[in-house]
Amino acid sequence: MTTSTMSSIHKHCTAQTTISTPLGRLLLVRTAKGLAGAWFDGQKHHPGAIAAPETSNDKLLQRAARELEEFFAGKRERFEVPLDLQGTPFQRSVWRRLLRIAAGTTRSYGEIAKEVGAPKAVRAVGSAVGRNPVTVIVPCHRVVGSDGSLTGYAGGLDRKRKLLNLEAP
Amino acid sequence: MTTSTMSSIHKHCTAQTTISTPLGRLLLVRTAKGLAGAWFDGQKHHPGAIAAPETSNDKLLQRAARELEEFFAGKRERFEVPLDLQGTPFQRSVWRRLLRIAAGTTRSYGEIAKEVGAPKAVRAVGSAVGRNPVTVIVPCHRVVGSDGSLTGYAGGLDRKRKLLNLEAP
DNA sequence: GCGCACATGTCCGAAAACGGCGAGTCTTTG
DNA sequence: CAAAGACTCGCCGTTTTCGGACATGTGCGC
Repeated sequence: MTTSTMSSIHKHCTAQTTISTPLGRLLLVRTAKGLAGAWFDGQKHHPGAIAAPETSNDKLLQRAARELEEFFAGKRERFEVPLDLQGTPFQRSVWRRLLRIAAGTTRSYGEIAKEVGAPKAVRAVGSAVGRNPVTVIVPCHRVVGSDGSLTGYAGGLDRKRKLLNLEAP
Repeated sequence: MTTSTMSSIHKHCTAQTTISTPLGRLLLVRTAKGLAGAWFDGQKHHPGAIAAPETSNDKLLQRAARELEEFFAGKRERFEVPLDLQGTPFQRSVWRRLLRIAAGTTRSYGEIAKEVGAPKAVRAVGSAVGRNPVTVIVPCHRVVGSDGSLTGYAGGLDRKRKLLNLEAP
């Protein structure tokens, strides 16, 4: 478990806080530029301990928390808090594409692959989606298998199911 | 969602029309070679929507319609419109055999099985008969159980009864 | 650099399920 | 006693389902 993927998040983050949601506790981390991380407790690729001051007074983190609260209450479909997604160019192009999937709809890994201009990089897309640093807000849960099956989710398939259920039209 | 068995009918058909008969509306479909399909509304294995122009001017379809009209009026026992039966070799051998059953007579599934050289393929014959693509004209309704019982009919046993009644000597 | 692990998708073959049956028992009735 | 059901089981082509083997691009750790 000590893989310590070292996503470079550790370096630039300036503040962190933990909120609670219907799906469990969620760690929020920010950099100078925006929200950089959101992980459920025990979720895959969780960065572990972050060397940044914990605070409940950070404006941007407060905003993220509020939007998430509204989202889980069913009163919000799009997030507006500024993001600072850190990753390889390929990953960022995938994550950007995820942001354009409307709530209540889904895409397959293959479709995302086509949309980022690498039609055959399906598994790579899967990897990238799995490394999504800002769960829920970057809606990686809206990506499913080409046959509609829920193939995986860093936070556990149960959370994925519930998220999709929450957004179901 | 619509597993669409794709009977390959969809590919080659060139025209379609719907006529009305004493037994309900009948969809007629043709290919370049001949009449390829005839299904009652809501009948089992109905191909659903066909991607071919609807027309009431097609010579071959008109001829089929006329012969059917004569048949239902009791003025015709044999059909002469050219057929284009699409199916597996086994199915086609069964359907060809059906064409030789004279109106007013019946055969059992077992007899057909013998006649096509597969004496033990009784249930397979049943399946093939049930998939008959050109109902009425290919007289699958003249096949009954070995004890004379009307075992089944894609268009409903009621239609089968009426057809046999109409042909009764 | 190199190799390996993946939140995939597609294809292909094997295996099982599914019928518009029929013949052979076994019961149940008139 | 027949004779008519109820049931079981073997039969076979077709359809559907299932599982394993590919191809394949990226990231990460070494």
